[in-house]
Parts: sequence; C-alpha cells; structure tokens
Amino acid sequence: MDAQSATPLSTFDKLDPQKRGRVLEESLAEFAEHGYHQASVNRIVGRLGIAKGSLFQYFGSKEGLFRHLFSRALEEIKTPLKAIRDADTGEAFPLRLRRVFVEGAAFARSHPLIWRVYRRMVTQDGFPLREQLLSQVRGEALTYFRELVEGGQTRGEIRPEVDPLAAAFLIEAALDRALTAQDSPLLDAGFGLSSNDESTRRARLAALADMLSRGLMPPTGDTNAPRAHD
Amino acid sequence: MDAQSATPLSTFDKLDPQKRGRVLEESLAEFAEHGYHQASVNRIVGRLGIAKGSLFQYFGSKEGLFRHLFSRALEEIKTPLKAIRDADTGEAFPLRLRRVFVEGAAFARSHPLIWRVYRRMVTQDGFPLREQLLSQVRGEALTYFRELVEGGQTRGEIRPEVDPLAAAFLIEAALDRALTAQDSPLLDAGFGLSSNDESTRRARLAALADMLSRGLMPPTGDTNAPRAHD
DNA sequence: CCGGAAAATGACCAGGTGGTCATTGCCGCT
DNA sequence: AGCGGCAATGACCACCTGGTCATTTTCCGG
Repeated sequence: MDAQSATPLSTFDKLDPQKRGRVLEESLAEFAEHGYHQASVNRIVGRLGIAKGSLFQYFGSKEGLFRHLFSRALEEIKTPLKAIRDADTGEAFPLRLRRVFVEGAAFARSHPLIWRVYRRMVTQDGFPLREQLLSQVRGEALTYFRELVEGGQTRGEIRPEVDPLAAAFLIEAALDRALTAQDSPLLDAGFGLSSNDESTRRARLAALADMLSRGLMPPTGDTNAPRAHD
Repeated sequence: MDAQSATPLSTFDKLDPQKRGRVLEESLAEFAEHGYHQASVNRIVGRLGIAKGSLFQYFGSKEGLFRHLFSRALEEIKTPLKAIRDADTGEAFPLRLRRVFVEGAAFARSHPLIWRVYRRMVTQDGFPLREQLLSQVRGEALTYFRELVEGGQTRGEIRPEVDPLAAAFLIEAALDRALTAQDSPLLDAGFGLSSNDESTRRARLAALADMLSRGLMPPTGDTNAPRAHD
C-alpha cells in the first residue's frame, strides 16, 4: 500500500514536532492552492520563514517533499474512509448511498487541503504519483461502489440488469462532482452544494443520491431498458 | 456573446490562410497538452518554425493568443452543439437523453483539442476567460438539461417531485465524466468508455443514460423518497 | 530598378524556477 | 573550555519563462 516514499528524512524527523507540523501544513497548502508545477518552493520557505536549503535538506527535492506529503495524507485518510465504508452495512441501499454522500461530503470538508490536492491530482497531469493515486485510491472507491451495488442486487434492492461497473462509475462521478462543487461556487452554479448552510447541503446531497436510486422516470413494470425506434 | 477578444490582429489576418491555420492549430494543441501556465510560447514557435517576435506581433501576448483561440473555438462549436440540442425535440425523454450522451461523446471526439482545453479550463485555474466559460458555456448546458427535465415533467415522463436543477446537475456531471473518461484510460478505469470500439462506447453511454432515467432500484409504486430511520 | 513600408527575426532582458554548497552558528559531549 | 559534528543559511547556478525591439528581409507600387 504505502509502496515507496522511503526517503530517509533523518533530519526532518528530529525536528521540533510543532515546526514539523507547520512545514507539512504550509507545504500542503501550497500544493492545494497551486497544483504541482505551479507550486513554488520559494514561496513555501517564504511563508515558513526558513531557508530554502533547509527544505531541500529535509526532503531532497520538490518531488520528495510532495511524496512525503502524499504518503502522510494517505495514512491520515485511511481510517476515516474505512469508517464510512464499514458503517451500517445492514442498511438498505438507497439509505446507505445517501449516507455515503453525506459523510463523504463531510469528510472532504474536514480535510480541505487533502481533498483539493486529490482533485488536482486527478484532473491535472504532471503530478508525481498520479497513476498510483488513480489506480489505488480512486480504484478502491470504484471497487467499493461496485460491491455495494452487487450486494444490493443479491438483496433485490437493485435491478438485476444493472451493470455494477457502470453503476459504480456513475455513482463515483456524481459524488466526485458533488464534493468538488462543495468548495467552488462557480462549479456549483447555484445548485446549493457550496452553500454555508449545512442542512441545505445535506438536502442537495440526498437529492442526488435519491435520483441515482430511483431514477428520473416514474416507476413502470417494464424491466427492459427504453427502446429506441431506429 | 463574443464579448471582447477585440485585438486588431491586422497582421495575422493578412497571413497566408494555410500558415494561419497551422499557427492556430499548433497553439491550440499546446494549450490542450499543457494547460495555460505550463504552455510555452517558446515551444509553440519552435513547433511552428517561426520567430517568437512574430507570434507576439500577431497576438500581443500569450493571453491575447489564448483569447483569440477561445473565441475561434466558441464560433466553431456553436453550430454543432445547437444541432444536438435542437434535434428530435419530440422524442421521449429517456431516448433523448441517450441521444444527447451519444452525440455529445461523438462531438467531443470530433473536436479533441477544443474538448481538452475546455476540460482544463473547467478544472484548473489560471486560465483567462475561465469565469466566462463556466458561466456561459457550462451554464448553458445546465440550463438546457434543466429545461429538458422540465419538459419531461409536463409530459409526465419524469417524476414531478424531481428537482429539475438537481437533475440537470446530475446529468451534466455524468456526461462530463463520461466524455472525460473517453480520452483517458486511467480515468475510464476499465469501464469501456475509452475503448476503440465505437459500439462498446455507445453501449456504455446508453447504459449511463438509462441508469439516470430508470434509477438503480426496482420500480415501486411509492412516490416518496426513501425514508431514513433516524 | 529603386524606395519605402510592413513583416520577420532572434539576441536580449528581467524575473522566476528548482537545486547546490561553502560558510556559519549552534549544541552536546568530554 | 574546547572540540566535533550536524543543522541552518542564503548567495549563487543553470535554465526557462513571457516579452521587447533594433535590425534585416520581404514585398509591392512607381
């Protein structure tokens, strides 16, 4: 899982924990704000009030710094994400989907820097570890959703003709967009996910989850997909 | 609509049309490949085999070049997009949604450079005209979907309790992700949207559209949203 | 064939980048 | 008190960026 990132870091580890925390925080903030290429080591050391040489002594290179932040963030994220995943396994599918949306959104809100870096890594290139991120973290999310759907199918809560892979793809796309809209009014475009009122946000998230569960059309007995006339 | 971009461009307009086309094409390719900040004027003139000064004489600045490309692309896009929007207005909602997905994907495929720049502008910052892009182009898409849903509701093809704004948001998110996955196997993650086989892609797109229409759950007579037990 | 204007050119500029390293300063050990 | 080693420092480096402009080349009308 944690693969590499195995730089020694002897010097950095001996630092005063408070300073160490500040270094990590400010660096992460820089990457969150500017992406990878556009992030500036000069700016980081400027904010921190330390010499540039020090940062390079700690992490070897800009990429080394980023890799360190990445593995740190991965550790920090694991536990709460597993908690979301494993909670209330017995719940019916539509409620569980709602809960995942709401709690996913809360998670993104509680880790704003990590979330922003994640989004940047997914959508921009040039990030180190991007492939690993996509195949592991995002891949795990997709697998989780797929299994959720498959479980729902064995319990009769999801139509058997639904392709679990396709469903997982759709759910992930919706959740991803929802969380992104959360901290970008421009992307939210008035829908309400970037509102400051928590109950508004919850309502919108629930609405999205419910539309995925129930669909847009009125219920019909027809079990087949809509048929084209060509 | 076309707002500014009103640079004179007298010199550039007098150029041999073939050369003019090459300049626009290669520049657009650079922005598509590297985004705005990471795009390099030096690289562009290198590819083109012209002097740097020339490019600055044509467009004044890097931003001027981009603005010119942007308004060009906007013009190029208008007609085909309107064609997709206005085709077959009488069709039933689920079929129409399918069609929009399939034709939207075909459109993105037929304008790969413009599509990639669009995606970059939406997800990255630092692009000039980003706000305009989001509020106009993407806003228009959202409006279109909202009206589609509202029309479906008056015809009884969509449940009346569905919020058209939320539905538009969800549809746009799904379509956007589908088109993005189309040219990125990593984002596709094995779903099949980046397949080279057109019928496979069509099938996946239709599957997504159908899930939106019919939902994941089996049909029930219940008209209310799923109820939580807390 | 010439003259003048417009267009093409690329050396050059200031400013920023990630990265280096000789020097300095500090801190603990004997 | 003095030493030894490690950590902090910031001037410095090569490279790249967008942008400029004096100079040369091209082209066209008389």
